[in-house]
Amino acid sequence: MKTDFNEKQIQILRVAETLFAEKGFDGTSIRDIAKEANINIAMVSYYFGSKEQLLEAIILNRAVAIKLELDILTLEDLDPLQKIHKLIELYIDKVNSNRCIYKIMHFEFSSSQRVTNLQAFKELKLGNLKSLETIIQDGQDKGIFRKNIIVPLLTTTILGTYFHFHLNRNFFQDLLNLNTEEEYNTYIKTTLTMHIQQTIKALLTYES
Amino acid sequence: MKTDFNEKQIQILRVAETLFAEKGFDGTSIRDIAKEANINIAMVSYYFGSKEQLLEAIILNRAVAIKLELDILTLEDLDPLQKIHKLIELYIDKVNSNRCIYKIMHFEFSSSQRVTNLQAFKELKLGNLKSLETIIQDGQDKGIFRKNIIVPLLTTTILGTYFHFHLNRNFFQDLLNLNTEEEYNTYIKTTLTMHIQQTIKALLTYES
Amino acid sequence: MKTDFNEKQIQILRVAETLFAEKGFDGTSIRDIAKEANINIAMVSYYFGSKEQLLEAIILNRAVAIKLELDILTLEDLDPLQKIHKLIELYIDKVNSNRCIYKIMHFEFSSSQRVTNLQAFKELKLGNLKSLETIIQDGQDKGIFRKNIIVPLLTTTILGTYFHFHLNRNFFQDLLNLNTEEEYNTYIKTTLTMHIQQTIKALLTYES
Amino acid sequence: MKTDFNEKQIQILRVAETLFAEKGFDGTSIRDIAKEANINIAMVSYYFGSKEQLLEAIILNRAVAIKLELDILTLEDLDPLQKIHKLIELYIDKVNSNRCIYKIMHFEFSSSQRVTNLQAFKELKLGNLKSLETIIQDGQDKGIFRKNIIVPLLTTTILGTYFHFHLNRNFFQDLLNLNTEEEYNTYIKTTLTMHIQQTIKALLTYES
DNA sequence: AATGAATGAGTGTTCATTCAT
DNA sequence: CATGAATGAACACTCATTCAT
Repeated sequence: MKTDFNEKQIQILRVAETLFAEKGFDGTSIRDIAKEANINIAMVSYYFGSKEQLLEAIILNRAVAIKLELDILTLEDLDPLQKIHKLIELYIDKVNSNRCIYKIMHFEFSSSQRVTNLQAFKELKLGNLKSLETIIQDGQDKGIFRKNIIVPLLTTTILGTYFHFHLNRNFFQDLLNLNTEEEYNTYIKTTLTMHIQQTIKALLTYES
Repeated sequence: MKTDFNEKQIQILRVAETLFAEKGFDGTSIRDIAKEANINIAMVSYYFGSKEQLLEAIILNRAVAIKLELDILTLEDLDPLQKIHKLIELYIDKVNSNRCIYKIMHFEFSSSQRVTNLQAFKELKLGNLKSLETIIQDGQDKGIFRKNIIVPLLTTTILGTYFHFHLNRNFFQDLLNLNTEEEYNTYIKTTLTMHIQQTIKALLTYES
Repeated sequence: MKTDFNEKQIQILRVAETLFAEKGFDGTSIRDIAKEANINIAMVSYYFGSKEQLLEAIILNRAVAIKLELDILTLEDLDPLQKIHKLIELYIDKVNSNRCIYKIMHFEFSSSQRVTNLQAFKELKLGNLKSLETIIQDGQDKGIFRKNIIVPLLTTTILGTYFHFHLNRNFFQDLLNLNTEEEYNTYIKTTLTMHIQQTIKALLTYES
Repeated sequence: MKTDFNEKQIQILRVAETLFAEKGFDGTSIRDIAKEANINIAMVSYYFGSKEQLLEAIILNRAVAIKLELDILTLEDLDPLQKIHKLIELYIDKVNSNRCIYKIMHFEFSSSQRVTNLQAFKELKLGNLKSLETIIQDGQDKGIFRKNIIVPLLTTTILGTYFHFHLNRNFFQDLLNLNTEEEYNTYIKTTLTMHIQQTIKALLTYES
């Protein structure tokens, strides 16, 4: 597994990531990438073997970004609820900062078509799940969180809310008057994040 | 605007809908559709004009399925919370029953690429929003729901949770041991729906 | 050889003739003809057998128009030069009135591609040649015309001048300020016809 | 504007020129060209962008051939009539040597269909007209040519005679027993050219 | 007698990839 | 090591024609 890329390779990865996120894998041609990245058409196949392998390389290159570092967080001296809030903030911020790669992963790997590196994606999800589970367990032990929490559905709600918002970006920018990229990002970092935190907090602590 | 299709046209629409949902619009060729639907390649252009227009026809054909009928619901003699629960159940059931078309609409219209019928999609979302707003307002007036609810983010959480779950279907089927289509559907109709209902209820009624 | 066409057939022939003249045989599709003539696409094949046979039918339908009636002319009591002048006038007028069919014949039968009915076309040319030869011979016998006239090249000059003018119609309309269809036709009937008459007269009577 | 073509590109240009002249632009498929030129079907689009652009390239490549150099001629120390004779000879020889491209230009640009490079074609015609006008004027000033010459119709007769002869090549080869390409070309260079020269001379000097 | 439905062959073009240099 | 040239396969689409009714 190669991890050190030269300047041109990084340039290709960067451009391809953007285009794949924008127009999808099938909607993006190697010519599009080559033109945008100002490199020869043959370079993609030469460097990465194939278009499919380029996609893999993009994922691998972003592996670090994808790996949500929750390990440190769990060790921090915070109460479970604060940890959850912190975690959500970190999740959303991380995913939002790496929109492209996450969008690609959702678009291209949700279908049974693209099988490549599904395993890595799965392990990532499992890891995240594990981290969250630990915090939840801790909160339950301390009597702060209620029982009967289905942790996988928690992450689903957290990420689902973010992704659905971003997938309907145009709609929401229009509706909520978020006219610039900055305003949009600020809304995610403040209002949307708070909404998710509030939602999860309510769900975890609510007595039915 | 044509709405009556013959048997073969319906066959094409059905196959194309499945394939578009599975492999995306760009990832599906007219040849794929023709082969799967056992029709001549020329038929798609013959019947629908073009591949793009076929997509439009799919949307239009499913227009009824897409239009979530919430009007009657709001008139029913239920308290606001019951209405919300009913609404979520109806939402999820409807969307889940028409997965393909919803997946297509999310995938193909989220990118700025595909512009067709975006307006119809937008109006649908606005309509849904309005219905929900009415119920929330009612609940707030009755003192059941708390103030400061951002309705658009509510629907985002509802649908986002469902879509993220379905988008990661393989992962969750594995994780939750949902080995058949039936088990998967049952899980959505029971556990997932309940999770979402619980989440929204907590969010609406929780006193921070 | 069918010669009696019904109303719809005539409609097709008329439209096809115009379109073939305008956009060429290969540049015109049966769909174009069907749309313009407001008939079913199958009608062309049904009535005429094939697109190629439609072309034949067009030629045959115009057979009368194509056959330049010079027989009567040669019998008229005119001196050879007057006869030539009359003949040129008649030639140009006839050809100009049936531009479409002549343009088609020139375009489609000049290439070795389209062999159909070449014979009919050839006989027509031979007939015209013969008529002219008779008049020339008469003029030479009477000492009015000079010897050493190559009759085939005479007709070539007569028709070639007209066709080259009409083929470059746009250019000449611009150059000579012939802004309407009428002005263009008038120019052909007067100035162009006179130019050709003068040319042929000079050639026939000029003593080198 | 590219002017330097490699061997394969020239091969394509050559073959396409012949086929376009033979069967027309619409009647010639890229596959025809590829087969004849022994190149891959994709090469045409690869080298020239499109079929239409290939046509443009053909025109551009023959630009030199199309530009009839008459400037030097007008400066030569000849009397006007000799100049005209020389000019006709040069015209016919040039056009005949580049039959294909001239036929293409006449066929494809006479219809309103093909608009490309019409301007260049028009300017060429205007240039030729100007050159001829200068000579005619000179001859009129010297009292050799008669007044009332419509120069545009002169060129029409010159080129029209040639084109009509060539368009009916098969007919004339049969009629005049010109069994080989060589015999045909010789006839054009001698008899046909002389006929045109004689015609124009008669027209210019004839006293009615 | 007339036609809507249907089709296989063909259209120009773009695709990801290969290869000689 | 890097790349311009080249290619076969596939693309969406249109063609003239056929055929059941």
